[in-house]
Amino acid sequence: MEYITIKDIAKKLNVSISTVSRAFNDKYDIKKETRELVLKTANEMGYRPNPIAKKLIQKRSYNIGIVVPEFVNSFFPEVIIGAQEILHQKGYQVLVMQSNDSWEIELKNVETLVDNMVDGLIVSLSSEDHNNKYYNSLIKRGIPIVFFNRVVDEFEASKVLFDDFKWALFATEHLIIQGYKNITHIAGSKNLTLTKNRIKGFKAAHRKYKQELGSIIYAGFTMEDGERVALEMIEKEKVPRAIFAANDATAIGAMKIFKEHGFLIPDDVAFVGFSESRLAKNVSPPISSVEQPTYDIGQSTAKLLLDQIENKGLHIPQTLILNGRLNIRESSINLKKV
Amino acid sequence: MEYITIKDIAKKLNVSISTVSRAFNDKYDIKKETRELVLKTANEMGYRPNPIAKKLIQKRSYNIGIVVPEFVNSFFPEVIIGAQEILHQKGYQVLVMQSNDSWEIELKNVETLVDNMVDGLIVSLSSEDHNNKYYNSLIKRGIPIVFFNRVVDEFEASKVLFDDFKWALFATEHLIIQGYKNITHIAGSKNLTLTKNRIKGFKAAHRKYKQELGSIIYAGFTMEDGERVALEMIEKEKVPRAIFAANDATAIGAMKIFKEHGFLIPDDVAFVGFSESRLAKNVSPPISSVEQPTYDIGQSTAKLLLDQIENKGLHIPQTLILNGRLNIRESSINLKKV
DNA sequence: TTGTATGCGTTATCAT
DNA sequence: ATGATAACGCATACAA
Repeated sequence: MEYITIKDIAKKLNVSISTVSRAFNDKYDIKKETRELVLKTANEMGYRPNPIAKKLIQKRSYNIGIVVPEFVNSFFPEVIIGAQEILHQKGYQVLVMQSNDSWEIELKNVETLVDNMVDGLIVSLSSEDHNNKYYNSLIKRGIPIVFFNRVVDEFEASKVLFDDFKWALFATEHLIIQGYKNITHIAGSKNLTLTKNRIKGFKAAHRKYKQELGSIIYAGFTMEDGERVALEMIEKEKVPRAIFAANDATAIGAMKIFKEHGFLIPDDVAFVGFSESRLAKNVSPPISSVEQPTYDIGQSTAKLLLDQIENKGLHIPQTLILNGRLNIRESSINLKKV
Repeated sequence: MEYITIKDIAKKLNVSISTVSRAFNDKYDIKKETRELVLKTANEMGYRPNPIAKKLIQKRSYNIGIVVPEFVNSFFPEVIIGAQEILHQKGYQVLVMQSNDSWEIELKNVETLVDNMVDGLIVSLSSEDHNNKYYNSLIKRGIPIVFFNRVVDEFEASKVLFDDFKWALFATEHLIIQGYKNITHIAGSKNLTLTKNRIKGFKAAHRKYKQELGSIIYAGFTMEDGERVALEMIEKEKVPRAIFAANDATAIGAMKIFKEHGFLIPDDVAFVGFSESRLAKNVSPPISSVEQPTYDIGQSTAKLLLDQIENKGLHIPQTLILNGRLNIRESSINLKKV
């Protein structure tokens, strides 16, 4: 692979490389004609500026790195698309890396991105076990970074969040109002703030209605996690009247197992999920779910990052909390209610 | 952001930068002790080699770029995860870019990746309208590249494919054997080879059973596309007895509309989808679907790419055609069949 | 075994 | 308005 460089163009036109360079960088200290001539012949020669060299000297890339724990569920892809839209408008390219929910890979991903001098980072954590010192050092080094969805409170960086407490409360409240007692919460990964907040909301709803608190089971975010938990409930004969799940995927997995074992939804076990995946509307019965504004989350994250990049010193970290809504469907409606 | 360089280490240890450089590059022309000393102090100083500078001089990055048209459906994410697994093992980092099914963005993505000197590319095309000359020039320049899923026949590059013809034939055959006449094919984007091949398979099945060919409707790959097409069918009173859809998403979208209009699945309209999305098992009724080996596709693609990178001159482009299977579920089973 | 010097492709700082 | 030259951080051919 041979690359054409400004040197080649300079040679061909009998000018200096600085003249060629100037032609590309829109400075005014160059004659219009020479500029156009350079641009024209560069184009003819198939010249492409080498961003690597540019990065080396300028220490910036017009690339933005996005790191997410996974992208099999539609939540993260939708966020990414939202962010991408804003960033493309401003001339940034978006590089995506996924960590498979592994902190080790996440670290490598972020380091790769930073080493490659992305102008900024958008990150959703794989877990909150080991990250703190590392991310704090990144922030201290002045690397623009915005966290979303899965965050750690202490980070002095901008964050885009969803009000997990509030919406977990609403979701649980909905189940309580439907008349269900004995509600179980299938929670996500133990070490995430969002998991803690959803649990808090779950508890708060019970307090509000002076209802006895049901059990809380830590599972994860996959369909298989839901299936596993449901099987355990059936085996231990501890099947609750209603389930508030951390996730549509876990809800659907659990629901599937219950159906296979002859339970009726919602007549025997009612369900509310979280995240409004594309599955929610289409499973049987359609499942109630808390809808997060994925696209907005992406856009807001990108905007905060751009602000931080463009106003380096002046930027003050902000935390944005976006609103959602509860889509109520068949899986949670109590028809036998008096 | 101040970076620590080999210069700093050299100064601190009173050695030359080449000694420091050598310490990191595992050549034998350095004394063990100095090497260890350098490594140790480098570590203490928090030194991180600058991959940008390395790329500039070595013209390689140990990065692999993956470009896909979208990643909202689970097909592409699963492929990416498969590829990533192989590539990580060999020390490569994976950069993902998505084109939103736009050729313009796809081009920018690939250029960004190439300009950043990825060692190789894995690409699934957004469409086949404009790409040909560009990709051919890339291939001619010797940039390792493997295409999968959505390809153009003429490219002289390795490809990992699914036998769309065969499996479209099987899927259609299944519907015919169930006794359905008047089968419609909801096809994907018109200009894709996979669309053409699935149509061919659809037709071939009809020929094989000497059954009159039903209609073929070009739609797309989203749930909304399916909904739109179904609505049209109902409005024009041209509802077929069975539908073979290009995609689970379109199938599910269409199915939803039919159900809303009082049609029974499969009693009034039967369905077979494609791609075995995570939805297939969980919608109501569960939908029959052609399952593609997503994970394998990713792994095979990565392996072909690595072979190409490691045996530059010697590599011969190959086309791998992977096998799938038809998961038969309630949506297509004809109970009234004699 | 180590140091010196050159170059990768650019931009930036001087001159001219 | 243009040219010469020094960086950017690293690897490497050559010299010592």
